[in-house]
Amino acid sequence: MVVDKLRETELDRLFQAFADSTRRDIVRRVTVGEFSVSGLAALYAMSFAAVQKHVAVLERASLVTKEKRGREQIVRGDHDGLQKARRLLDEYEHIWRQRAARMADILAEG
Amino acid sequence: MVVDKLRETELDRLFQAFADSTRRDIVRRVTVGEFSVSGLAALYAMSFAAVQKHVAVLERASLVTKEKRGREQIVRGDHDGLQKARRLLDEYEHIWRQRAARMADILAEG
DNA sequence: CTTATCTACAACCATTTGGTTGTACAATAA
DNA sequence: TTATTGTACAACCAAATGGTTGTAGATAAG
Repeated sequence: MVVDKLRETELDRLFQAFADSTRRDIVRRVTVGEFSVSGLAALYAMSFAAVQKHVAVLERASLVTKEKRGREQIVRGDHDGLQKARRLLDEYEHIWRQRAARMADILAEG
Repeated sequence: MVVDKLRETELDRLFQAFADSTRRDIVRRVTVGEFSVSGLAALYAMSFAAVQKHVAVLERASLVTKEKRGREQIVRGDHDGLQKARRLLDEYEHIWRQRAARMADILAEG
């Protein structure tokens, strides 16, 4: 089978990135507006370094990008990761609907 | 704020459950057909107990259900978890589109 | 120049995760 | 009845995760 190992680890990272409420909140915020890493850090009851790590996780998952501006690092939402995650769940939804259709057919035949 | 702690841990579990390729594969399989836990275990290069744990993770995330049939435990796909995950990502997509629309407005004004 | 701010990164720690083996028990098959 | 099969669960282990503090380097402000 081999199932495309690269894409699999990409998806691992994506969903892992979503699996934390602080990171989900960061994604929402940086999609709406502009935040530096320290600007984000000010929002949560944890250290700067902890937030920095969360941002790094999101970056590896293509859910945010960072861009240096002066001494600050501006974090912005990246549509790429979100799209990929949605695509996978849509795939699952499709499989589900096919199954539902098959079951309807069986009932109609019966 | 308080952001509904219950729903947040629910989402933590959901995305954590998706963050493993074996578990994603199990979800696909049990959505299409019927599998016992040992039937699933036969598919992967890991112990029965490991697969059993994966199924437990999926069950806690409302992505599968188990039903006892004789001495077997039948695993089936559960649409509930999938729907919730999709709903969250759709929310994010919506936020993204609003942002895009805002940016278009600004360009139109300017 | 000196000080304050923003970031990066290492080292450390506790807990969780993803795997293992082993034991026990219920249900089926011989 | 006895053996086999399917499951559950505990105990254990290595690695990853989510947090901390501390140090150091750029950049901006006084």
